[in-house]
Amino acid sequence: MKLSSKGRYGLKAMCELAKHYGEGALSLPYIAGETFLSEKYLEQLLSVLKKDNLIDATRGASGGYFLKRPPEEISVGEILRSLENGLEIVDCLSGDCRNKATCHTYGVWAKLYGEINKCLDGISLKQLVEGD
Amino acid sequence: MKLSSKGRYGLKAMCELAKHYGEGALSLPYIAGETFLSEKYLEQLLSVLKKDNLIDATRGASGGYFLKRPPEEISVGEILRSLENGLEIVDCLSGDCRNKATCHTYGVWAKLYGEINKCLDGISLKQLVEGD
DNA sequence: TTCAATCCCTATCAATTTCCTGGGTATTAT
DNA sequence: ATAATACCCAGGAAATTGATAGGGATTGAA
Repeated sequence: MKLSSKGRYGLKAMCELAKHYGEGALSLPYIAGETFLSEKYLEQLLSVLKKDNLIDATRGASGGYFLKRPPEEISVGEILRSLENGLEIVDCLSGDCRNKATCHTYGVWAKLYGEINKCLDGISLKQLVEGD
Repeated sequence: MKLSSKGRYGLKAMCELAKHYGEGALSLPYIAGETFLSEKYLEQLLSVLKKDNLIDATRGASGGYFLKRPPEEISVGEILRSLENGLEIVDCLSGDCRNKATCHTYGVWAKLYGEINKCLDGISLKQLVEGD
């Protein structure tokens, strides 16, 4: 049960954006440089985050990416759910599991899913970059 | 971030063993029938659980598998750590991450790892099969 | 108005991991 | 002896992931 590198790298990129919140947009090449990622790969991560309304971008010369909300209002949970396409630990949590009632293990997954989200939703981007 | 089917299926098999705890050994074909798994695949899962001392087996005719400890003394956490080869959500938790100190995200993974284990260690096999 | 910088879209490929199957061996109760 | 059982190891199909590539659309600024 591993987090994908999409999640790990994407969160780093979000930290970078948080560090410079309020200073205008950061270009893709700049963020790539700071995070040691290829521009092309990073681009894909940012496009997911944008689709989920966590960041926004301006095109054209001197454009770039920026957080859509202040760092204290964005939780790590939101970011990872976006990048990982949900944090459901097993499929029956997302789809409709037809035998929730009789399944011995369903309750475990549901409880764990709750704990994971609670934990991650309790950490804001701001906390992260301030090392608090 | 998904649990592998090793974890899901293996836990089901453990539930089956728990249901019949104290009644002697259950054969591989029997457990496979109850869990709807192929014997060969299930065999591999059970061998992992055995290596990690959660179950034991007797060979020869009328042999089979059985829990090494009573169901109330075996936690779901132990079982999943065995089957999943640890529940470390990112690699830097298991190996030695050389820049723990400066990494913004390390703290997130450490905290989450703790919560996951705490949650799963708090559920016993007995609770599971008794639907409690 | 042109041009360069930038974001945007989509296809593809290589590597890894996961899931599962199969064949053969060792052990033991009956 | 024989049949039922666990044990071991090898390999391969399928899915996922990580990463690269090329070209298109938009826009600020010279």
